[in-house]
Amino acid sequence: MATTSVISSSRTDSASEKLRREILDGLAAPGDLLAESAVARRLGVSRVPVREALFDLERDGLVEFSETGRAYVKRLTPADFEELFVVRLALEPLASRLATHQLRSTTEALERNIAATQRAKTVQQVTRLDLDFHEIILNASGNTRLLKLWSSMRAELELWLGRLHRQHQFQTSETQRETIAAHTAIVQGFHTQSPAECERLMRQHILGWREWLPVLAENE
Amino acid sequence: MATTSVISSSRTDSASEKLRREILDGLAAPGDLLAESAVARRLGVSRVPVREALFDLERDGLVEFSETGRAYVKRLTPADFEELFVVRLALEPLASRLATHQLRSTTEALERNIAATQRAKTVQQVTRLDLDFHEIILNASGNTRLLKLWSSMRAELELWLGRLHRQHQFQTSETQRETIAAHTAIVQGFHTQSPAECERLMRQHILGWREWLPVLAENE
DNA sequence: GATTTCAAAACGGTATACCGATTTATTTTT
DNA sequence: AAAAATAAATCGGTATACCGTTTTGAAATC
Repeated sequence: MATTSVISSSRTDSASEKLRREILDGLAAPGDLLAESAVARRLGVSRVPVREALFDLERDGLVEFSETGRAYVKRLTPADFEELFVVRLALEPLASRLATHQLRSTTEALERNIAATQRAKTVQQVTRLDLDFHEIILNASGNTRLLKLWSSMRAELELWLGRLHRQHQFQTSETQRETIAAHTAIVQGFHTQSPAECERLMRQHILGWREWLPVLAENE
Repeated sequence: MATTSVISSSRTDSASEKLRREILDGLAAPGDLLAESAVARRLGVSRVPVREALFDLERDGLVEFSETGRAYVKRLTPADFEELFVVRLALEPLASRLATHQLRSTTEALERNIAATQRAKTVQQVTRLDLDFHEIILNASGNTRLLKLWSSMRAELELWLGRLHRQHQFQTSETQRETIAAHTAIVQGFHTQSPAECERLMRQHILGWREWLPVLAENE
């Protein structure tokens, strides 16, 4: 799920992916100007695909445009985090409940994800698998629009978590252990086959996610 | 709110608006090919802004792309309607509850909207004002992402309602009366100043919206 | 007459070029 | 030295052109 990135055929997609990586890996700092010409030169393509890639990244919340049409690496504030939290709390427990219609295949996919998380070596890998876990559930909800809305936030979530980890040097093992514990609880909820229980567990999980907020406020 | 469309300076925006109108007004039938060159000729601009406009419209759910990159006017199925219903049910009652933080200005805006709806002459105007009503609340929620997610569905909702009205020749006065009645109830909920009550009323309103589904299934 | 083959037309992806607007650097003025 | 005016560089918006691919329609084959 989502982890295996297909080799992009179009230059727009490859430009989009490269920029996405640079932003998510923190190589491009928040507020940095992403001028079409400069990026095009650097990536060895013309401005057209870069332009389209920047629009894509704006849609994903990794880039913001000024009034004069210039693209910058997205700046994030604790208020943004709070907003994402509220929206996740609205969408994910719902998706969790809906996903119980596809119990078998979903729990299997989730268990594979947890196993992969146990094998993860870096914080980045844990983060990606964490988001994959949630995406599996959104996908299993069967509601393509619910999935699309969530997907439109995914990159931004990854951006948050990435910046967080860079600032605080969390130990991989600890992040890993907490993630696995929380996700395992959710999968066990799926085994009970109760939609209401699945929904409740996901709500609890998201509520826990919010507790990062104070950590963010520190570094503001 | 949203009704007053600013004169677009860029050709991308003006192309986007013209195409949007054509699709929403039913001049372009579902499944129609929107070839870049043809559209560009017709609108008197080059392919570049048309291309970008098509991407915008895809984001808004009015256009879909084939695997080979061709753009078509979006086709809709009852399943799409059902999905939108589920998502609205997740977002709008929540927004309604959050909007109670800005009670005064919100209720005023909503009342102005209802007054405008009473003055509306066509079904199209009623539809637009109906969606504006909801957008006012999403906006008043103060959560920009919640608003953004809802906005990404707005065009598609308008598309649905437009196709519905064209197929069934609803009487404007009846649609108008029902809309005003439902919205007035919600505004009165806002006057009670109870977040829970606002949330409940909006949930009821959205649940009522779903009852169009059988009507759609007929014409499938 | 139906099916396959093939050539012409149309299409989308992208490089390049042009232009007015914005930004930045330099010079002039106070 | 600070501020204002101006010149140079850069930028984004968009038209045009080129190319490989897809689609379409006609010709050939069965």
